[in-house]
Amino acid sequence: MISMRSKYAIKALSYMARTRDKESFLIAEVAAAENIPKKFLEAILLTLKSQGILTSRKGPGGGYWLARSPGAITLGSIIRAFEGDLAPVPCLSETSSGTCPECSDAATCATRLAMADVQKAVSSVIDTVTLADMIERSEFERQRLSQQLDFTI
Amino acid sequence: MISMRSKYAIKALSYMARTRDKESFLIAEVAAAENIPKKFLEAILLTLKSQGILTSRKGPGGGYWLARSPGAITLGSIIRAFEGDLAPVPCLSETSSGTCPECSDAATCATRLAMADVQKAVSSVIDTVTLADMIERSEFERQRLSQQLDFTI
DNA sequence: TAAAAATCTACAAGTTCTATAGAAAGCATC
DNA sequence: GATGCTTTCTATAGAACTTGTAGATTTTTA
Repeated sequence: MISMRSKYAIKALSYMARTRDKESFLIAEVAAAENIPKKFLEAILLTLKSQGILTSRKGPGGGYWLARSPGAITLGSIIRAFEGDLAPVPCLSETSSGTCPECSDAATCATRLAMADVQKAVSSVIDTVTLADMIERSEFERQRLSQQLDFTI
Repeated sequence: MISMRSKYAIKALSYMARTRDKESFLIAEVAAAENIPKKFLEAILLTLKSQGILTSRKGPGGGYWLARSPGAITLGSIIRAFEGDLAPVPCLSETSSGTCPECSDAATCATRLAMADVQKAVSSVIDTVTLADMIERSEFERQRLSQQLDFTI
């Protein structure tokens, strides 16, 4: 399960990516548009900024905007900003200790060997799909369903 | 991250699968052999029993044993016994509510569409590999490393 | 200087995870 | 049928994490 943080982040970034005519976005605006608790979104956008996904400026006329194009922002970079490196076991994590306290031999650990495959499988999906891909797919799905609806009616 | 529960479960089951000469195993024995808190392991084995992975008998001469052969126990069935159905978002879960409270249209939700791919990628790994596969791979790795060590020395 | 907007610090309720303690129930053997 | 072995059940407790909220502070523009 990814956290609400990650989901809110994806929604906020999708909103910004979809609304290309605007130069910058207020926290309050994004919060209202995507139905995200404003104070919670504050912290989320701050994290996204620290990860180089968003840029911001204070003061009147300020706000947040995408630091890169939607096609250059992977789903993985968003999720990892909040979930860490998504290691299924500590010994597969680069950021943390890197060892499982209960494990005597990581090199031959059956769990670790199998989980490494899981980690790779997840990465191969989330590091490939971009914000632009996700929006395009959602839009495609929306049109497909509305056409289906037309035929049904 | 999978929980300690899942890791302990895998260790306990691996121990039983590796030790084929024994008919049944005491909780205390498995706990000592794999360095798992005994009282914690109690609850874990109980869960594995409820999932049809273990069988047990009380009283003298009793204990736990594998309900199926190691080749017929998938890693997925073990992990799911403790982590639920591993849905990356609530709307992809079969067991729980099945809806994300913050989502207005699940059918076209960009997050859901992408996460469904993640879920499928994870499942394709963990539902394929069995306890027997894991043990074999670990053993293979152990021998490979010991050979490497021979050459080094 | 005043207003706008992001940023920082602190906190709080709820949930989950890891584990422990002690009692109860079922089984085999003497 | 008593005794001891072993699983099973119930209750609890601390720690960590998640999801928010509140209020003060800093930066920027006009």
